[in-house]
Amino acid sequence: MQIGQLAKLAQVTPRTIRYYESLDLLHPSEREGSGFRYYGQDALARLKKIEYLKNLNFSLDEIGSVIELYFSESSNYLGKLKIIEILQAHLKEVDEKIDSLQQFRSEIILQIAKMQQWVEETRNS
Amino acid sequence: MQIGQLAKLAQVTPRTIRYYESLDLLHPSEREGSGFRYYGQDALARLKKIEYLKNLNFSLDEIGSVIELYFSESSNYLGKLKIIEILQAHLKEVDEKIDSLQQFRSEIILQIAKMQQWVEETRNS
DNA sequence: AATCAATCTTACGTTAACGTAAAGGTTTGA
DNA sequence: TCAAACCTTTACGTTAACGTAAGATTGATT
Repeated sequence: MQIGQLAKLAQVTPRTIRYYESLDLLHPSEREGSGFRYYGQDALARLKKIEYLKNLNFSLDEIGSVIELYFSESSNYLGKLKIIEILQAHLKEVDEKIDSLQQFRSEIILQIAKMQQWVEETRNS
Repeated sequence: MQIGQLAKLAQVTPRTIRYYESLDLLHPSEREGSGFRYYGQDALARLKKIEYLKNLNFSLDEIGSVIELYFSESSNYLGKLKIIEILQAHLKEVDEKIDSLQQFRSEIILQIAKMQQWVEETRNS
């Protein structure tokens, strides 16, 4: 399929796809005479994975450093170990983010409770 | 205290403080003849709250819409009800963020497991 | 009085992640 | 064959959240 089709399926613009290509996140499977970019289903999967990671506040740069982990079929022993390392680092980051968000959540609930009590007290005045 | 002192205490630059002021997030308690900005302890608390919210991926714009809730001492009955509304909306946002992060966390763990198994299998070849 | 550090405003620069317009090539269907 | 629809590259524009430099004031110290 061409770039427009892929863009539609992935809910992004062609510009975005070309931009990702410039960052080495994604490449067309074929590109001959005409200069048109042609993609397969794998490209769609990659694009979706990218958007998914973006949604989790990963920068395109960070995504670039891990996207291969999800799609490279094989690598050597040491490569795999390194991938595990990176993934564990990411796990730690995510855990910390979850923690602080949960703490923030408690704060919000506390604030709401305070406000509600205040409203109760004020109600009859 | 002056802007430099406040900046040091809050671990930001004076430029950042002035920028926040331009966004109405924070104002000096005093500012007469000289043109110098003078702040009290409340400013430090506000700044820290701002940095805290930033850490949770809130934009300065979003922060502007909630910061008052934490520092405005009183308001009328309807005002309080509105504040509660806003806080509940925020709670929802935060909950959703936590959810997606937890989902992502599971995926990472899954990936790590996959990789480790792969390593196991490859180890003796 | 002189000097030096801190502050002031103004304004251009920077990074990320694209948007958008211009000017032109390609493919496809009538 | 020729026009519509899609594609190409090039390049300037945009938002957020400041950084940074310039030139002028102000406050504090000697």
